[in-house]
Amino acid sequence: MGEVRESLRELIDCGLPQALEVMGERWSFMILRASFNGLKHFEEFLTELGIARNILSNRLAKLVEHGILKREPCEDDRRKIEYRLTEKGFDLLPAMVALRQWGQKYGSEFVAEDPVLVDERDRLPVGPVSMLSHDGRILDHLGLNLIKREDVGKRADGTLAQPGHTLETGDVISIESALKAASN
Amino acid sequence: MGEVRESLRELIDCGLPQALEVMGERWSFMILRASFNGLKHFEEFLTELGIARNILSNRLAKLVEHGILKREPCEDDRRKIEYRLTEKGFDLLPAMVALRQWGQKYGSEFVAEDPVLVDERDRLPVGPVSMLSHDGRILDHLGLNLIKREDVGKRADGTLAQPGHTLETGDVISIESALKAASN
DNA sequence: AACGCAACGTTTCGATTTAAAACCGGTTGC
DNA sequence: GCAACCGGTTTTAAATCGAAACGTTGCGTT
Repeated sequence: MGEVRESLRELIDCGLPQALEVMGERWSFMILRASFNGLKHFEEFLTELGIARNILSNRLAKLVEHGILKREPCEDDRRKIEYRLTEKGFDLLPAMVALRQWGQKYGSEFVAEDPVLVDERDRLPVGPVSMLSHDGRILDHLGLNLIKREDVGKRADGTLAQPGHTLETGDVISIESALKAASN
Repeated sequence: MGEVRESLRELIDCGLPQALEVMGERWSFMILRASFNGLKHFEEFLTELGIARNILSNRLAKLVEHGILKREPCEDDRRKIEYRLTEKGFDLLPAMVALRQWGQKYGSEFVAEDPVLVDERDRLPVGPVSMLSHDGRILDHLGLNLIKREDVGKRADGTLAQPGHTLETGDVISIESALKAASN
């Protein structure tokens, strides 16, 4: 049972509480989505989301405070203020899209979503947000494991695995595409 | 007014609100994480998470109600009840891991996380949760676009893109791995 | 059977958060 | 100048959260 207690404390020491501090609050994800959808102004969020005025004000301030949105006065109309996603905000996209896909998969209603999130290049819908191994296999929960830090890389057969190429944006990740790319 | 209602409906008609209905509440993600970490019993969650008794009771009931956890009496001690993740619950993993990675990336403190989430096969840490194109490229927000449903597949040059192989768990997604697999 | 205790959950009540509506102060267009 | 607009604050009521006490059922011991 000692090890259980050990792992208990570790539960708190991960990025999740950090993330939830901002994004765990009601409306945060909806504002993020609206923002990604191109909404920029206070009144737009207000009417589109159906959120209370004071809450919206509070959330926007908090999102700006955490560097997820940036707040800048509008050039052409100085009454207006623009709220735009920062890089840090864009980095929340995988989480948001994953949540959305989950909701869509299990949602009670079939919603033919529109607008659709597509790959810029061929304008085809994006695939499911995925967890990848270091060498690029798609993992599900059966392919995952939670181990002590010191045991990282120690395989069952005793051999030591070596980390490979670090995946980056634009990497090709399907056999077909890889072969095509290689034959060029 | 008609157009406002139009776009309002569009914002709401996606999986996000569905997902947020359960997972948007405080503690839901923390419970999910604890659950994935192997915790099963009421008192375990209670002491590990530091959540109030009534709230925990309420959340567990709600998670069960939504089919994310299943509630079954313990065999060897009928006072106890086991809360375990369902398939639907496991499907939330990409979202949870994505959130966690984001929190870790931008969190104020460097937390050498332990336990570590690794690939079952080689016990090396998983890569970043990623958005993939239909043919397996890793996309970031610059490679994404939000378009009308009717414009799906219509590229700028007028040619029509065809959907390719649908990605599945276990698919190889890096050039190196793909070539190695193909040469075997 | 009787006792104490463990596991899970509910109730109660005060504190915090959320929401609806009114109000406020710059800015713009006329 | 002045009405309308935009972003934001205040006020007040409702919903939610949290700590602690209380209930219920099952276990283990005597």
